[in-house]
Amino acid sequence: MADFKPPLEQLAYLTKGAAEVISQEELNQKLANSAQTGKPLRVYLGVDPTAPDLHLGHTVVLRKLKHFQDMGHTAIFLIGDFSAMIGDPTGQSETRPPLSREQVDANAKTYLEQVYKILDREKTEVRYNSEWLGKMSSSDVVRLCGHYRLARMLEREDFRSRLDRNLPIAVHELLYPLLTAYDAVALRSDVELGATEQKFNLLVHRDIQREYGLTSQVVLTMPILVGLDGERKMSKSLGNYVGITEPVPEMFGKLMSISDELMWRYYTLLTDLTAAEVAELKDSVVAGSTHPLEAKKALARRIVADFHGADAALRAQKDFEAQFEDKGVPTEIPKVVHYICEPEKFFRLLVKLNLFPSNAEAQRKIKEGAVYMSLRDSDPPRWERKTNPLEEYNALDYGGKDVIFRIGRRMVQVTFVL
RNA sequence: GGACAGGUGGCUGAGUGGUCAAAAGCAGCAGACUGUAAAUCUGCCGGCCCAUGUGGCCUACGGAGGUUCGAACCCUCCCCUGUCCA
Repeated sequence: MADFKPPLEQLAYLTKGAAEVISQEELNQKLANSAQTGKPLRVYLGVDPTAPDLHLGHTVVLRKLKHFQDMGHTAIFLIGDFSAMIGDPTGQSETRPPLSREQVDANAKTYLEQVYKILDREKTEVRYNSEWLGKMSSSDVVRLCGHYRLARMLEREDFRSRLDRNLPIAVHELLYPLLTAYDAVALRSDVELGATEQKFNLLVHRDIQREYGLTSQVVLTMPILVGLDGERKMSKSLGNYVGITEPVPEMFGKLMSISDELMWRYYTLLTDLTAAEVAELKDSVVAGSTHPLEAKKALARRIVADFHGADAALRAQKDFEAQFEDKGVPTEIPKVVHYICEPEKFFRLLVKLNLFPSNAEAQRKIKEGAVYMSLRDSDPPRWERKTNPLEEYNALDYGGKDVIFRIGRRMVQVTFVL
């Protein structure tokens, strides 16, 4: 078991991209101990199975867990099926409707499927906190509560600001950090990972472990990933996200649209490259020996490869280049079959093809010159700009032929059938 | 329980009787420029119909009624949100 890398080397890899390590010395110490004894560290990440779909933002901390796994430590993926019923009071001060058992189970299942795209399925210890929290008696809970002070609890920013603004705080919300702290006790964890917004909870966990006579875990927090807009945190509701189950071309395209500046943060938080490797690449771009576009393609390819495999990623890049650099048509585009009836107005055709949500929108966009078409056969495509929405479009002329419509970056191949 | 303030398009937010499908900003879509970058600039941004016009119609300013030739705007009731008092 003495196959651990030297603690210092591990430390560099494990703390790459981290927002904060509490504390660095303790982590050092734990790594050194483990290297000496050959005992892997127990590292865990707890999640609430509240939303079923993961996006890249969620993978930041997951990837950090993987890094520990890479270094030979024990990665524990904890599903907070019990604590999800309370809901972490962080974030929106909305009281969450409690999730049903079925919802939690379903979410947990899809979660895990996605999680294994990053973590090694064989080496991951999956736990549910209902295992121990579900068994606690009232007196256990009272005892647990006795280990913490209200004043400390109220130091938490969310509670404080709600108190200041006269917003309600339900008493059970106070229980969330305490119950999840018991997870750390039950797991006898050496390290817990979390996003920066989890810091308060993670610190409570440390305290409670000590109260139960254990050595406090090290807390390692990761920054919140900025979304595609480069400003706000990545979130589904803001629409600036990349879902990890998204289709390959979608994913690749979205990643290519980020700003150059943002690219470095993504390199740090979304790849396994070491800090030194990222710095080297950045220097090379700054020095002009690597084109930023190439660096970005490499980034997109790496990330896509993590979720869809290297081959798919390479194809995505090829398609991307064909489409945007050579103004061509990617090999994979949506295809539609359209049955020809009477000749009809051009805009109506496009609405029928689902290229526009309404007649009004279709007419507007056509007038704006947003619509191009080309025969599939011509290579390279000869794009013809269609600007008259009222033109009688006689699809009969295209019977049996494939036509491609392009609006912005969307493309659809239409087969006209008599 | 009481006293105020407020609820407007995806969001923020102007509008207090006709000229309002509703200012402005953000987001979004498209175009130019590019490296599908970013930034910038331009246009669009409820729907349907007629076919191209300062065109017709429908839906829309929390909900339901009412006043009026005419209501986002005035009145009544209701619902919701916030502030203060108890």
